[in-house]
Amino acid sequence: MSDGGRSAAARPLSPGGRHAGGPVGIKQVAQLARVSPGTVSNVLNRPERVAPDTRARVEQAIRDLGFVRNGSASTLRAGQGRTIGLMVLDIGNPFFAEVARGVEDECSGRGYAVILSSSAASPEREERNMLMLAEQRVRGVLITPVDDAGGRLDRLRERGVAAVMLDHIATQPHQCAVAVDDVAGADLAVAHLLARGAGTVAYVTGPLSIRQCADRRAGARRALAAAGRPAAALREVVAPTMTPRAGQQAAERLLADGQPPDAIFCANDLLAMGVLRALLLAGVDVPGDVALMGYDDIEFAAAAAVPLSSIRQPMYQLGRIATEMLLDECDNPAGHAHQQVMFQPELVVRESAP
Amino acid sequence: MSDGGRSAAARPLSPGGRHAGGPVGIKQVAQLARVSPGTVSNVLNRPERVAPDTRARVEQAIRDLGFVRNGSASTLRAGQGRTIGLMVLDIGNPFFAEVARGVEDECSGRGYAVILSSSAASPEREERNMLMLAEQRVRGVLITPVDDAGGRLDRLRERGVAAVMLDHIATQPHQCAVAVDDVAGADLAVAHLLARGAGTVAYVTGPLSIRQCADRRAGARRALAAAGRPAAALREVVAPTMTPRAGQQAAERLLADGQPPDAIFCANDLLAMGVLRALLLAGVDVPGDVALMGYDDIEFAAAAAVPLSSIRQPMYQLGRIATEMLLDECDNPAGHAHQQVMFQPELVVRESAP
DNA sequence: GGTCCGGGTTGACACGTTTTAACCGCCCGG
DNA sequence: CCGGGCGGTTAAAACGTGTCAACCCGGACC
Repeated sequence: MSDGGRSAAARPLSPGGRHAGGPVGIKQVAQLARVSPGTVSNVLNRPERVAPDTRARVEQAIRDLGFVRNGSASTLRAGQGRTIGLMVLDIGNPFFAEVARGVEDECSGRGYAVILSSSAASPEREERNMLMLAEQRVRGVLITPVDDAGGRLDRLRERGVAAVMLDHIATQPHQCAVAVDDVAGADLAVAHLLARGAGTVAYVTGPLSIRQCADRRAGARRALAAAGRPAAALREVVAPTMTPRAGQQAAERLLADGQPPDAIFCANDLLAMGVLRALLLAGVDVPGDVALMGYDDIEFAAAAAVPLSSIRQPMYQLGRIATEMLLDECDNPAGHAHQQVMFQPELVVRESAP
Repeated sequence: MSDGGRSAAARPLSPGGRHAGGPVGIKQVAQLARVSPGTVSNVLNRPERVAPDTRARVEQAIRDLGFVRNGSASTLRAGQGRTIGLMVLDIGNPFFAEVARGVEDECSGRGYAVILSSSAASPEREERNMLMLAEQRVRGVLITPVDDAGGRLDRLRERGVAAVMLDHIATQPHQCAVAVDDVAGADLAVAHLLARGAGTVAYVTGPLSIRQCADRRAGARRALAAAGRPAAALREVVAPTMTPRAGQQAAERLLADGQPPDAIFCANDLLAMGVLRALLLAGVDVPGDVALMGYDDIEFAAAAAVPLSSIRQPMYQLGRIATEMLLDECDNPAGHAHQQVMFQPELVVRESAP
């Protein structure tokens, strides 16, 4: 650590364009271009309505002054701006990071800005951050809700804020949602484990208040039922968070607690990586003694100590399509047909459960 | 995929609070609370200056009407809002995802919003997104610049936007920066490889226009020099992007190109995981035939097929501290001493280079 | 020659908030 | 009884842009 200079006091932060003439607004531009402010606004928003030479003059003035339009003023006047909110459960999770990448890419192309917000799976924090998004008068919100968010989203919509649920199923028909069929995915995973002869299966999951965890449990049970096993045959271990660390601890508890299962299905790859670590440390052979499956197929699943079998979700596409739907609704609220897009997940077989 | 209802046309998005009385602004609240708009503003911004009972009345009205302050109007009036910009190279990279988590946590606590922006290591896109941030009148910017950004940041500062460079060294004394010593880190890594007897070392890197890649090369050379080897002894393979896929291809080229080196040092863990994959597929034993080191120590490095030795960086802390510095400057521009914080990285030894 | 037309431009107002100076009633000291 | 603070409140003036009705002017038509 080293201290640098301290020129701040000497040269206080002060607004001013290249020509040091105070903040440059639309009217400074107008003055320089010998034009009225209204015309400058037209150049910015409806260039086709202004004569080519006038436009050129204005554009030159804009460049000369280094003018940048004031987004707050636009938003205030127009009632809505070019900003959307993205609320995820945990940006540190590669699943959401990849979704965010899709969102950002799509927005960047359309001139929208993304306000990132993480609920950290806490309803209070979700609430607080939603308030912040509302204050920012975002045009729309992409949200992976912590719990069922039907009511909250309706309130948003009443305020003129479009919303698309991300990786979450719509509970009402007038909502947009983009999701992947988690029940089917988990069914796929557990069916695969059973097909390769697993007698007992354990489910390592995050809090069941998280829809993804609950749905994947349902899928796991469905697969068991289809194989003629009772739902109770699924041993469950609930980890407090969906991180490798929590997964490792969950697996340690599982191992301490009697006979290990033939197979373990994890609610996501992060948990699975922790579980894998615990198994290997305990000298358990994977997949020899215990087969293991994750969920999400994050990039690192393939590179794990024992490459993880997993359920692939189109993460980047999820982000892009959700954004597309949201912006479509924003640009054309009347003619927008709400729709629920449901992707089908895909089984990816690797060594952890070949 | 399935289509849902289409109630949008029937019930167009229309603003309106719970009482359906048009958009609720400060004056609706004022009216209901039998108070002037100015007083409502005071309740919001300087609660201590307003009498307790008046305040209670106003707060009740705010709740009744479901009023949310209009951030655009605040920002317009105040000239600056409670929003900062975060520009990273790639949000899909766990390094930046973790940094972003730190930034978001710190901001969330202080009531700031984060606008996420990714330059995808492209100067044009960085430029475009910076313009967008400028339009949003962000209070400050956290940026990992694509190339040297000294000039651009100065222009920002002239406009009253504070800036802190993230994972980048300040080139001028009146800039804030938070970084980790990449030269020292790479030195550590390569010195470790040499100490365990590597004769030949290769460096798999991303584009050298990225400072991190260039600095880590410098560190690698420094370690070689310290061991009495010429800089030319470092075989270099440049991957076009810093992803596992690119790393894998780079390693394939390296293997195809004559005798494999005794050790490979990668500019980050993502590349290293790709390299590891290529090595294992080619039947190369790690670390027996080739030792391997990554950089960043992302969470997944420890879980890799052969757990990766790496250089640990305090990613989350990087984000938090940079944000802290930025917000300090925002809240108190005059008394702010610019500083460059440089963290020292840490060698983490695992099986890939024990 | 007058009228009408329409593209181009203008000027003024509205958006919701913050802020400042003024104002009001009140108590206290003179 | 009066003048002056003082805490609390108010009215009005900004902030920078978007919008819209009005306006101007050259040309076409009658």
